[in-house]
Amino acid sequence: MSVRQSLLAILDQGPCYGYQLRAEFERRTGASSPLNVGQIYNTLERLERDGLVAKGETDAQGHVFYEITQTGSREVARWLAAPVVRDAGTRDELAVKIAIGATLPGVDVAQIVRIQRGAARERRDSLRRAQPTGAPSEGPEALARAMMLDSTIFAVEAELKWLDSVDERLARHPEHTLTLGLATDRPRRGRPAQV
Amino acid sequence: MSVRQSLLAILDQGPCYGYQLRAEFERRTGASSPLNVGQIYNTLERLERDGLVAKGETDAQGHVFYEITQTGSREVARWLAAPVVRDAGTRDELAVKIAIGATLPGVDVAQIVRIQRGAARERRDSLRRAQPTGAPSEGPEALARAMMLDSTIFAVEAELKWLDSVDERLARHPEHTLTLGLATDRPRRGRPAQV
DNA sequence: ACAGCCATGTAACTTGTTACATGATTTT
DNA sequence: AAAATCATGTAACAAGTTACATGGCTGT
Repeated sequence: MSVRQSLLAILDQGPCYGYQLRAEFERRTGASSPLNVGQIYNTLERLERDGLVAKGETDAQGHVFYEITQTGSREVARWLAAPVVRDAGTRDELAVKIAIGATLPGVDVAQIVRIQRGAARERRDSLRRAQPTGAPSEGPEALARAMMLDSTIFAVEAELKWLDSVDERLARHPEHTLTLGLATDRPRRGRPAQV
Repeated sequence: MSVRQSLLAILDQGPCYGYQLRAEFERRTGASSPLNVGQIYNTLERLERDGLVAKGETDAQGHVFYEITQTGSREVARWLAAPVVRDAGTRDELAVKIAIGATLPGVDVAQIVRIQRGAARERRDSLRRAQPTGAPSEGPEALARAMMLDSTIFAVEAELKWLDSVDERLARHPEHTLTLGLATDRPRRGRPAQV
């Protein structure tokens, strides 16, 4: 719901055509990873299907402009006013992986943690080193890029802190594996699957 | 790629049937949000389609067991050996939202940040308060749950830190809005979309 | 002429997710 | 008898993502 809403918010500023939207999205978010143009057109189709944008005029150069609808504008306002919730739905891939790995007999969780920590440290250092090359170092674009970079760096640092805490927990709690079982209180049916 | 790989890793321990897989996944990850059973069967179908598991025997009680294949086992080993990469692809929804919001004229970014901070603080506090009710407070299950909880808490704390840093950056850099433009060096085609 | 970017679009596919249908068994 | 849980499955959809086809225009 990130690209979709972002494009809609940009369209709330005025009609745009596909390629333009990609450029706007990228300069406003620091262009971390280039957005595949195809996705723009897909998203526009879906936004149109949902009544949030409408296909507008085509100019002399053949640019197909899309404009936001009233419903779309309301949706943008709603998006901006409501906090991003990361409640139930969001399962963190790393956390799930470590949790699962920790419960599997024969799996060296500590090793998994070490590997992840190594990768995270490298990533953190390379992010810290990240000096904008070619891109402007001042102005709104630079601000956006800096904020996006900070976000990633803080996330990696949190990941590293968490990995340390996992090590501590594992040290304090050496028996953490689980064998297959029905995991219900009273296995009425089935057999206790092979152990 | 979290549920899919997790189920595969569990199946690497021995054959399981659908309902059992859900129970295993939940007790191993602390059952933050209950996993819809339908997803298990979907995932099993897809894993079978991809040659990673095979439909095995059906026991007297009618339980349909799935077993992992050699390819599947190799995939599990690969998954556990490789770090989770959060490189290019992963766009953080909050960061994108704030970055976009900051560049939109007429949008009060500071207000967005305030709202998000409030929600994040509430969430952090409620997570800290989270005492496992009913669930065991010892053993592997408790460990898994604690690790998953830590992960979420660290993530929220990082979010709060980032929100503070955003405020600082905005204070130091009051002009951060961008109007629509082609954003290309030389707009050969099209007009400078309405400003 | 040719490489490369601008530009639009289509088709396919991935994972996650929910809603629903169906029936057996078990508890109340 | 009714409600709840166990159990399997199907159908549909969301959002992201990629690959590809097609052309126009531009710079070398």
